[in-house]
Amino acid sequence: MLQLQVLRQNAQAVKDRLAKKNFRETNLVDEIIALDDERKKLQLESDNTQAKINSASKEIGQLMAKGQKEEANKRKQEVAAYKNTLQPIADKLSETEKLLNEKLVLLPNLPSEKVPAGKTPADNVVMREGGNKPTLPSDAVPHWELIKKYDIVDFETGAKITGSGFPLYKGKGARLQRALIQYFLDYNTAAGYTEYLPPLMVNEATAYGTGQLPDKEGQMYYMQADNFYMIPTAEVPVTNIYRDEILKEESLPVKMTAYTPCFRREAGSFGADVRGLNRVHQFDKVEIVQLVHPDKSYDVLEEMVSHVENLLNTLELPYRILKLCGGDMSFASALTYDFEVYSAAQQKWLEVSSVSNFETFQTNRMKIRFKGADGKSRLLHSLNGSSLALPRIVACLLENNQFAAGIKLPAVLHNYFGALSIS
RNA sequence: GGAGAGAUGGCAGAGCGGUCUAAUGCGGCGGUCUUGAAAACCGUUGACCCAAAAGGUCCGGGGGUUCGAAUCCCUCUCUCUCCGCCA
Repeated sequence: MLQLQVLRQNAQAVKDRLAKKNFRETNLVDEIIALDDERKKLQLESDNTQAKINSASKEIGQLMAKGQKEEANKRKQEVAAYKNTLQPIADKLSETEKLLNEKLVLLPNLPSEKVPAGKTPADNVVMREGGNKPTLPSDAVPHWELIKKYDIVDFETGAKITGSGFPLYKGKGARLQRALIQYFLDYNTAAGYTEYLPPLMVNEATAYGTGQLPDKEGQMYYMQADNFYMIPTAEVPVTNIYRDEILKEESLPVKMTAYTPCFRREAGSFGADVRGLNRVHQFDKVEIVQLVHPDKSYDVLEEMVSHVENLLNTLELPYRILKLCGGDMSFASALTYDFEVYSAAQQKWLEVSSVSNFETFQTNRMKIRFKGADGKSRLLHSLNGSSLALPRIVACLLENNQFAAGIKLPAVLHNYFGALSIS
């Protein structure tokens, strides 16, 4: 959620930046400012009336103590009159506040200066590539055939148990998931991230905090009986750890990592792009989240990018890093880098991580603040990224490292997996 | 699931209808003393709305009673104790 004061300070600049994100309803900005003016006016009226009620009530107490009942009764009538005028003001005030909030949450975050212009994924800017694309044998096959050959993921049985898009990992496939999770968490904690294992279902307030509600309701699985949502990413419960808190400046930066399964309904997705592990309803992911001083967030963003990049390097996978253009960025982000790995048999780039700076967009909703040296509270900046999402990493590992007798695994996984290869 | 108790400032904890602008203790910050520190003593110490002042709001959330609510009533959420069930 954008800060009102930012809109008020320079409405035109806000509109220009929203346009960069392909956001067309810029008249919302003016509507919001008008509503805020209205709100202030009503607030003042309400405060003044309330002040009169308060002082009259105090007098009544004093008059009663002195036994001056008649005078007290006169005051009571005055208060009753004030309350009659207060009621409609208070109603209008809360109505205005509600409307203001409803409109405010419709505005996406402002893209940072560094965001390239553009409308579609084709306009994203490739920052750099790393790793080597392998030369595959002529009989190389995509991962959905490899998983059958080695019997490590069973989609049919997953569909029997739950439904399509719920993979059942088996034997070495299950072991590989565990090895990757363990390795990623070790890698993150070695870099100073504190490990968490959060709840996998969240309440409404939490889903609202990171921006899944009110808009993206349909993307989450919903438990009607208890009004809980299955998390689409660990970002949701982990960032909410500090909701409504004011941190001490010396406790910054807050660095957190968590492994969780992620649940996504992704209604309407089908076709070749979703074959095999490319897109599923339940998948494993290790996430990193940071809460940092506003002056440092863009340095931290770069630091997180190289953190993820180094992790991909150790997996010996070919990758590229994209800076997303305005039109392809998420609603909440101010600047996003996507990581893609090259899946050699599909001859496709697959997104495995997205690292973003949200600036104050999330922390404003969640009221995550810190107290500066001047004693004033300010909003922190929040950032997060995948480190990493598993299914597409697995797809890529399988496809790129296939040879006649099996799948070679990168050295860094040997101990975690307990073998050099899958056969 | 059943019965009971509770939710107050960073923490502990008093207040149970009108100087609550919330006692007191701890912690934090500043000072006196000290070479420095500790101890002792003195002072200070939350958040939010408003450009600011004035003013207002906030004692788990929401609603109500009352001229007036931290205090009384209803409701929801959460915590604790006991019982039941359970990996």
